Amino acid sequence: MDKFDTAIIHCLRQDARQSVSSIAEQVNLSRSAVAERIKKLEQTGVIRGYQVLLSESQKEGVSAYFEIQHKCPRCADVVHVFHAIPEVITCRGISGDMDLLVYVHAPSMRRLHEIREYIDTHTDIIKIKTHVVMSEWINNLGE
Amino acid sequence: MDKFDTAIIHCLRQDARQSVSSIAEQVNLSRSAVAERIKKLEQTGVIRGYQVLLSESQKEGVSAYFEIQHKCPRCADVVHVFHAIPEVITCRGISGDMDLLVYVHAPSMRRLHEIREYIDTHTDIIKIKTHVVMSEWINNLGE
DNA sequence: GCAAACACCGGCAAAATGACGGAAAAAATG
DNA sequence: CATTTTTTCCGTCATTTTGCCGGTGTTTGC
Repeated sequence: MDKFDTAIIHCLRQDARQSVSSIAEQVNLSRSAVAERIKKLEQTGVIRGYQVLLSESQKEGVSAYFEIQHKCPRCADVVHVFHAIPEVITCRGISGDMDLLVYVHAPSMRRLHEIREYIDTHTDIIKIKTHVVMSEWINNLGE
Repeated sequence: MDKFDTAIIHCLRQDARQSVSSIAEQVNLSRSAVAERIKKLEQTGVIRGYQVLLSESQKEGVSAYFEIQHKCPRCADVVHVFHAIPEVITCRGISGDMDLLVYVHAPSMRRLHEIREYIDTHTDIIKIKTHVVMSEWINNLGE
């Protein structure tokens, strides 16, 4: 992973479908050298694949972030709530006003609302802020 | 968005870097027809772009969320800033006060701070809120 | 010093692409 | 219903890109 690999990955992050030749021009290497490097990056697992980025409206379902504030002495005491929701993808404790940031992907807005209400029933939870995801610009995880 | 478009997108989701010819074979259309359809899907915004999927380079480090507010008429105009940062893992447009929620994983707090300052240099960006991840409770993705 | 391994380059044939005109199908018009 | 218009598709040609190869220079280890 030297500066050339970094540059190549930078190019692919701009547009993963551009030609190897075009990348070679941008990074000032021969086409075959770039092709070799990309193949190696794929084989060693640095590059896990290539994704098409769709507008959020085309995806089935709705994603959202919940910011959660609770009154439990420890986060651990409230996390079981989110374990019980299969749509929860990530749940992390964060610095700032709120305590937790929970990312969910629900099949429908109706279900999303249901999840929100379910969370709300828990007395330990003081405050919820919902942020519906309206567009996805970068996703290096493949969700 | 008929069944052909769906099939094409399905192919691209498998591997966004495969050739148009290969997709044409899989969906039983001529190469030029598929190329036209893809171009149209790009122009109408159904396909927003193509991304390379990277493996988490190192488990060590610091993660954080940046809430971003900007003054660009369209989010797309400001997203290139985050494409330029290899540590960015997700970047999504959200409802609420802020416009974007960016998740990053940096090798060190020093580097995280560097990223924050880099983002701050961009005049289009009005406001940044940083939330350092202090604990991870649920992660259904294997980042 | 001398192989071996590595990364790079350039060249060639094969494959993929972009651009075009024209046929067929679908939609809109009278 | 007939006809125009639009859309979608196909095949072809010139160009670009790709995969594959041998050859060269540089680093690595014995």
